[in-house]
Amino acid sequence: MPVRMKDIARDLGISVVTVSKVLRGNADVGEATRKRVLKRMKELNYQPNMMARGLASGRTYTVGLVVPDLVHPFFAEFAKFLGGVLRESNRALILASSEEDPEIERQEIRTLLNRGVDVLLIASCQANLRNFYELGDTRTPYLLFDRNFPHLAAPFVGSDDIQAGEIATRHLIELGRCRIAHIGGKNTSPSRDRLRGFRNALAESNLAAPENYIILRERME
Amino acid sequence: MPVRMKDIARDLGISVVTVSKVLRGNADVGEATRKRVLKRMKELNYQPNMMARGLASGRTYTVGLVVPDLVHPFFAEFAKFLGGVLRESNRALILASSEEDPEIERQEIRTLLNRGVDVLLIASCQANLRNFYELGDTRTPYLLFDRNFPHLAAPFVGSDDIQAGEIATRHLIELGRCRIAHIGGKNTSPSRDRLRGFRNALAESNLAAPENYIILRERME
DNA sequence: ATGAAAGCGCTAACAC
DNA sequence: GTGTTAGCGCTTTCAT
Repeated sequence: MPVRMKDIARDLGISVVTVSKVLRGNADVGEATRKRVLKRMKELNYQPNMMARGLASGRTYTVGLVVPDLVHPFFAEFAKFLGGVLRESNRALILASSEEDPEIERQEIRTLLNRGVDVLLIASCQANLRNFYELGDTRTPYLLFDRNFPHLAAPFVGSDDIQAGEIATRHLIELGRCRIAHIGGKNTSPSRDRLRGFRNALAESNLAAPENYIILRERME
Repeated sequence: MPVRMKDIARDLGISVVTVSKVLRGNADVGEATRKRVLKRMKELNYQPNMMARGLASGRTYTVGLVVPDLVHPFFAEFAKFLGGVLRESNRALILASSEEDPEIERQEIRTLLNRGVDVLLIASCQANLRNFYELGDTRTPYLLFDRNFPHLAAPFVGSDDIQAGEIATRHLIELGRCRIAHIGGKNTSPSRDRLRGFRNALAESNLAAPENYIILRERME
């Protein structure tokens, strides 16, 4: 049986509220009481029930992260790093992988919302905006990363892939190459933007970009 | 504002209990009522609040997984697969990485327990048993995988690494090699067992295993 | 077949 | 500084 605040309160002859205040570092508790509570918590190895806390307060100290592929080192590293940062601020990371499948992505987003994460980070595998409008949850803030939807008014964190494409292509042009090909990826914002950068750079130098020099894994709309 | 059972019950003029029963597939609900409830749930896109459910029922339909390294393809693949299986049975996976650090492992285990996972799967980075005795949580079942503690009476799933070591070594012996070295890993059960298999196989064939042919990343106890 | 009552462990608003 | 009251959204038990 796990220890509850009630147990500590009973042992010390004080109210549950005071115990709760001590736990949360609330200022209006007497120094003596605070000490006694902390001592008893240690003795009993008290661990707060996060579900109860979440239900009562509406906050869970939890961040949800949805990535398209956990096995991809980019996302795995990202998750690892984020997990570390959150751990240091006493928050937990709940990780979900969409396996590059929009339907799974939808389910995972749902799951995380139902679990009450405080905020959601998503590297979406969607080509359109469906999943976000469908969230139907207006209280949980979310943040896009790596993959953007330009028309969606959501915060985004990621690289400037247009510039990345331009830089790489310009580099080849400066080396004197004039038949430059582009091997692209799926229909996601990084892929699209890099292709656009590629085209920009070629255009700058009045070079042609023959369509058969552009290989894509998926049709870009 | 998310939709609650209360909203559905009010709309239909029935009680919250009945709505709850329908959601959980409880048999004792009239067919007509069930249909109405399901219809309304769809219309309102009802999503159960898992924290409330967990608090009331003691079950969360959640499995916790602690791995030593998320970036390692073995664990990433494992997590991915497990996540898929669980998703199909309407359960969620909460993933945590210990970064091969026993202290972080302890924290992550705590976090998962406090969040009320129904069961815990652990590939421990510990060399001893401390973390498990310290769990102090007797209600949550746990399962070790990949890395075992032979003296701990906990269920374990993983390969027979002694045999793996034997097979590899025997193979080299059969090829006629007689100076065989072992490059081992950290002080974890797979590393220890493979080394033991290596020694077994050499002994079988009366071959020596000079200590300077055995390279280890950590001292084995 | 349906619902009333009680409670899960905790927090928030306000009283004292 | 401390406690009281109320409630988070759901499940459980037990009437009816």
